[in-house]
Amino acid sequence: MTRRPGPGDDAGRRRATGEPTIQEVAREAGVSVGTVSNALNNPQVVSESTRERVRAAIERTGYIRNGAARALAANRSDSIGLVVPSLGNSFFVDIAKGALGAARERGLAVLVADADDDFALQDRHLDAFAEARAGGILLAPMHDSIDGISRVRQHGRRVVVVNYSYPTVSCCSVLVDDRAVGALGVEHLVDVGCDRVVLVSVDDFLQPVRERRRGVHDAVARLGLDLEEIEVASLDGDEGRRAAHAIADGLRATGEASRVGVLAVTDSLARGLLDGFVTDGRAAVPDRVAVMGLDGNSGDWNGPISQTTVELPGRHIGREAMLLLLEEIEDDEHEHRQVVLPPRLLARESTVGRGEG
Amino acid sequence: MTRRPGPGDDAGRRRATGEPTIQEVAREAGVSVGTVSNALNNPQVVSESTRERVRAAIERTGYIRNGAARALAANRSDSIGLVVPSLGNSFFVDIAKGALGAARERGLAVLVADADDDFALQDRHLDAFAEARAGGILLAPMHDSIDGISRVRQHGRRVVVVNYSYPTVSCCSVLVDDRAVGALGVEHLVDVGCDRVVLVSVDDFLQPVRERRRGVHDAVARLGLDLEEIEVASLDGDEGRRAAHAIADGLRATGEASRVGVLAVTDSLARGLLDGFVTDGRAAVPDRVAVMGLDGNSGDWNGPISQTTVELPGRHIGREAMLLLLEEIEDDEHEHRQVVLPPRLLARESTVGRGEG
DNA sequence: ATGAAAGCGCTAACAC
DNA sequence: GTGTTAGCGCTTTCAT
Repeated sequence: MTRRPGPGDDAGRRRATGEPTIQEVAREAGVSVGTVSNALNNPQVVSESTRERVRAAIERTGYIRNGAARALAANRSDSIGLVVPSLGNSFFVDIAKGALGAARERGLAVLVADADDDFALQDRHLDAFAEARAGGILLAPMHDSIDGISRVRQHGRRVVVVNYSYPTVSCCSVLVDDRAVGALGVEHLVDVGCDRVVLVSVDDFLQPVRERRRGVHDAVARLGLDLEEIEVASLDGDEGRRAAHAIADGLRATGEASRVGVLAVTDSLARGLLDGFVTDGRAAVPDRVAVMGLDGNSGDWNGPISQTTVELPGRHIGREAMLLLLEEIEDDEHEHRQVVLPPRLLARESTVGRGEG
Repeated sequence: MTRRPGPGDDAGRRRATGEPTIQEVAREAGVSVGTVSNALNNPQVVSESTRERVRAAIERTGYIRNGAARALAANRSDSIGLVVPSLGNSFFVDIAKGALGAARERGLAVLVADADDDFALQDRHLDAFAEARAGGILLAPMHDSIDGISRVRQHGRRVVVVNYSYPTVSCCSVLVDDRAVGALGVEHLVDVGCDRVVLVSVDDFLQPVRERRRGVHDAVARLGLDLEEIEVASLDGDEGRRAAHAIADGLRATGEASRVGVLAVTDSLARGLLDGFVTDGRAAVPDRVAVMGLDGNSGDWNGPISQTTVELPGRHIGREAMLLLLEEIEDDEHEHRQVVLPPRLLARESTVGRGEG
């Protein structure tokens, strides 16, 4: 039978969780709860001696503040949520690192949620942060859909978008210049003497992929090159491998003497291609075929030879995004901005050979 | 001037945050708050039509549950906290992925906190999860100190330790057999024909490093080999590079003809060593010097040649740890256990040369 | 400098 | 099946 609280009942306690509350600390220290609260949150208004007694009482009772009660009473939460498609992609880890660093300088905690490349999970995380009344949200979307974002923004949550740009939504966003990524790739391949470029890509429902492709197209047109496109079913390594075999077979068939440049839209695809060319012995890299990836994902770098890629400024993006978010939270005059950061070429063995990188 | 609530005051509201509450939803739907709560948490006890009206009211008002109030009233939180030293280390990303997967099957959210290799920050995160009354905590410690763990455990938080083992603390832990890691390295170097082994390590205040070193010692003794040890100041690549130069100089001086095996306690160190040997042209790898790392950290793999390393079962560790945590949370009869998982050798170019990997 | 007390938005009894 | 209501542990007035 559950005891109901009544007059004379000791503080009307109902549960026996054993977790000391601010009440117990107050009793232990012989002060009121308000004073304990102040000792914790506004030490300057509490006398030295009282502060010390409270400290001791906290120590003795093993008290730990209840974040839920705090957040409820104060109607705020000082943690920032970050939702990324996958921590397996080093780009997002870099973004997280950048955001973490910027938040740390302000004493804010960042909670990272990994959507495991699952769109529904991404939205669940978004909702969870909204329910937790997170101070703000950083989102690296996996989709053109803005339903999730709108929902939480309507609710007053500040969100800044990372690695994506929604023309129809007014919000801050920070992204890399993905067209420049594509252009950088094409230009590099030309620099190393390729007169033909093959782009290996996937269905471009993802904005970054779409933009990189667009950048490749533009650069190829500008430089008056031939472009051949191969669309593979997924970013899986085996897909790249198969594509490599196809390219190598074509090479053998035509007996071409020139060097062909292969641009993989991601490093995982490049990794697969290198396996197909080098490990399977189908073509000499980089002599016959120069291969490079376009997303600097270090998780895929341990192929047969080191991979040329385009380095994305992940940390910078994360940092910038966090700064925008903080500005949006603190400044009522805030106006939404879009920050676009440049990529950088990282030339390595798969295009320039050993010893030149 | 702040209005004080009084009789006749509409629900005694004090703030004008605009965030709809369960009260508003109830009014909108023409039902009581209890019914809204039930519609949300115990749909089966609410009639179909009422449920629908509540749903519509939620839709109309844009209501999002207040997690703080929920957690406070229900005295629970269903999210699990994971504290890792750094997401820059792919080992911890793998652990996170494993934990995430296991939690997802149970419908639990995992919040990841990155301590940025800062011990104080690790403890801050631990405290933050304790304040948030996280359902449980997974911790990959960076230190032998158990103060942080004891504090939160005293408070009833369940914590299982990952990649560390505290003989003096009774709690569940999941780790890799780091002695086997060291032994695997030595055995592999012997397999590829090394008759001398050099271990490049750092000050071993970190348990995994200490254990790997111990494993190396044991294996070397068992196989009757010579072991030379070089202690570098940090895991920084430049340190490895310098060590490589020293080793190469020694090789030249003695004019040794045999193959020497270099064991780097981490892949980042191995990466630096390879730069020192290969990029700087000081010694032929793997012909003269076979190099390998011991922690399978893929972030450091894009050296001049692909790196042999020891693969750590990160995902498996994360999954196992989460299962232990859930068991500890749900089962009162739970007894603490330690799970030790085996590593696996990953032979690549830096020890076996091209084409054999 | 300290105390008293009113809620924060919700859940979980319980009454109907 | 639905309504009522007492807290959950804290912050924040306001009085003292």
